Amino acid sequence: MTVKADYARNFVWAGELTSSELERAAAGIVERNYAKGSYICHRDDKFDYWTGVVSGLIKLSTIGLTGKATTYAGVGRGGWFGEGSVLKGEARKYDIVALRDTRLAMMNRATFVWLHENSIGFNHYLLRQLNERLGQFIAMVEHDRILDAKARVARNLSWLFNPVLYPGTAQTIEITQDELALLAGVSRAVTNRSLQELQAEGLIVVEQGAVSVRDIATLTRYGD
DNA sequence: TCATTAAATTGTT
DNA sequence: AACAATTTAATGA
Repeated sequence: MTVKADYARNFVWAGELTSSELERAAAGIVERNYAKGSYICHRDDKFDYWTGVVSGLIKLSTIGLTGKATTYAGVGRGGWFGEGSVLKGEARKYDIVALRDTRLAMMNRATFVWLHENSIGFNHYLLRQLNERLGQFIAMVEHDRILDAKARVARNLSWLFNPVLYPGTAQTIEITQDELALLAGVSRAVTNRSLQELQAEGLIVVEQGAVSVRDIATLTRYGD
């Protein structure tokens, strides 16, 4: 199979590009593997790539002066991030950490800017992504102070299921409770209990090494 | 294909 | 953090 077809199958935005645009995009992408637990980029690093998750799982987070970690978002297979930093040419404002062995696709800045300036389909995707992410951040700011552990778990789960950002994602995502605990910033025990309660409420179905979502809408607004 | 073992994950304290 | 129970993966007969 060609690299082009590979991207078209795995990445939503690739499906919105013309054939020649996709060819140009593929030429500007390199892939790289990261081991579980390793840092892909530290805060304030210059990391001039628009980055997608080919396989694995990562989180975007910062560690405050008190040592408490705040996760901004988890990104699973098919998710892309960093458009803000690339567009503005800024250093990253967060750490990027691989929660499990992860393969990333990294598009260089020149290619990203070219797509932004030339591809209508690409901009449609970008706009959707920015809008959706804005909604997530607003919800996070709005509720951060009162979110209990269960709501944090629910919210982090909903990120990974977002049907707008990851339309290809099935109803089931492969994530262990251990990984979800790292994302939500709570203990594994609390994650386990939260998942059982969410399951009892009919929002999800807990499986071995995976979670199925039955009610994404309620899950996203959990804690409201 | 089945049985055994190792490793991973879950549920509980 | 530690422990037991359960599930999955890997191996080889």
